[in-house]
Amino acid sequence: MSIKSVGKAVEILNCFSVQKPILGISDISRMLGYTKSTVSRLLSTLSEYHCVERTDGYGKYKLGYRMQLWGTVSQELNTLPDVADPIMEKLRDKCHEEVSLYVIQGDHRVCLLRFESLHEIARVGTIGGRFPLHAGASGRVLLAYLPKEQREKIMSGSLKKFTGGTIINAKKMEASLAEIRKNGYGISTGEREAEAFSVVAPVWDASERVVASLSISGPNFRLTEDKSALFIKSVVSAAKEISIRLGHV
Amino acid sequence: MSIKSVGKAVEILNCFSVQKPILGISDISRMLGYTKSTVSRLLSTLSEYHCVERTDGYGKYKLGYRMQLWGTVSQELNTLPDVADPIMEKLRDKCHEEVSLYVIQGDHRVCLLRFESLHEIARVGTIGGRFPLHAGASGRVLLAYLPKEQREKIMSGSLKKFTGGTIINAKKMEASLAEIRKNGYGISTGEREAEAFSVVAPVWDASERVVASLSISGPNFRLTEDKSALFIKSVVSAAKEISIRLGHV
DNA sequence: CAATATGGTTTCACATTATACAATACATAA
DNA sequence: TTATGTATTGTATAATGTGAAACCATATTG
Repeated sequence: MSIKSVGKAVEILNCFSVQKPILGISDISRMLGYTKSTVSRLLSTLSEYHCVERTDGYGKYKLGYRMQLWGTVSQELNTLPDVADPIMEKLRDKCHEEVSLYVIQGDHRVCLLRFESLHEIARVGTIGGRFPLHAGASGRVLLAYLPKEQREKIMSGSLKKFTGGTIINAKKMEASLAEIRKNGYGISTGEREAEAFSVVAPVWDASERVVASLSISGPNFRLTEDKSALFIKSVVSAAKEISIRLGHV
Repeated sequence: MSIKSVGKAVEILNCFSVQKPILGISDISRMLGYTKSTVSRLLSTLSEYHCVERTDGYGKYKLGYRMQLWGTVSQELNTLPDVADPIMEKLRDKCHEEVSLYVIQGDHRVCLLRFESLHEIARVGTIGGRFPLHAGASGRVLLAYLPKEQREKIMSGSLKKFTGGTIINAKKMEASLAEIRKNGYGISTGEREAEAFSVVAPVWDASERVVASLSISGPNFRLTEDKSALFIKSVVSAAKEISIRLGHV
């Protein structure tokens, strides 16, 4: 049997969001349907522990600094690989294709974590592999969310052509990156390896930065139309789950 | 009247720290003196709301991702200037001297916030003033906690001599920075301005970085021995308070 | 200016509900 | 096997959180 007042306290804290960071007792009372007296007592309890504070000294409430301390402690344990690992395994089991996680290192991307395809026919990449950022959706998703100047610096170097599909034109590249930002995911077929596709979504951290890209990849012939829809949906939602667990709101 | 079970829940969450991020029910029961059944039920309530999670799937407990979400929301409001402002005012009122907050901008420091001295005789600086990092303790404290390579890059330029006391020798500089790191504060007298002292402590954020330096400064003749001790104690504790409210643990 | 609304706090009697203690269950070690 | 350290479940009792209404304090309105 769960403890009701603790649940209510948590729900009160959940009312605060980036969009609505400051709330009064009546606001919360309306949002949750609890009586004002209940909300008042819970809030004053929470404020004793610095979980909430009043703006100025009197007035409405906002989350207190205790929340940040907890957040910091929690972040120490919920590092990218720890958080991503189980979610990636679930994703692989659902989609049966290779699932990889890439991060930026210098001006390249490296594979931090990978679960292998469950199919017989599969290209097996290795963890730690270094690839350029411009070729393949896994790289381009990382590129897409970099600050503009950093992006341009990387793209100012010569873009190596891996296959006929590799984008090496700066204008086309910017268009592709803009599309990724608009859709929230990227797809590539045969850009770095001629016969391979990947479907890729960004992973965000607590400070609103893209820290990794999560990809499903496999041989082109298995990327049918309905599979494509499934992969997009799955990889986007898995990337979102990882992001949330890293503190992204 | 504060709600006891909520208080207990908070205290349970407070048991988790960077040093001890993973705890079992018996651990917590011993730490707080609550019976195991109480702790068990509170923890399972908290885990329903993802405030705590079990390591792996069964086993001990750690803080859950909800804590990071709250931390993120809270950080949005508790920005450096907002947090520092009231604490700096209190510090000025206690010490009567000018209190300033500096942050790094490029390879300089700029004054982000300032409260003026309460004395008749005072040098009044302006908010937004840009100064080099090597001259004066306010700059050197910022310098001391930079990554080594960045530090060296800045110091490789020619160090302008403002007064006879300005440190321009690289070896002496490194020794001074090491001392700041050891003590947790820095003092300078007549380095940038011949007649002025400053006593300075670093301000940390949630990700263990020094984001600002907090200083008390005034004319040399007022820096008596007992005043000096008071200023050190006060500025260090004020900087710590700001740091905590920024999520530093 | 009184009248009215809105937001927050406090009081109090009552019944919900969290608690301690014990019992149970489940590991792992000796 | 027994012994030790875990976590969970059951229950009677007493603590304690609850809602409704009263109470303040500020705005807002006519």
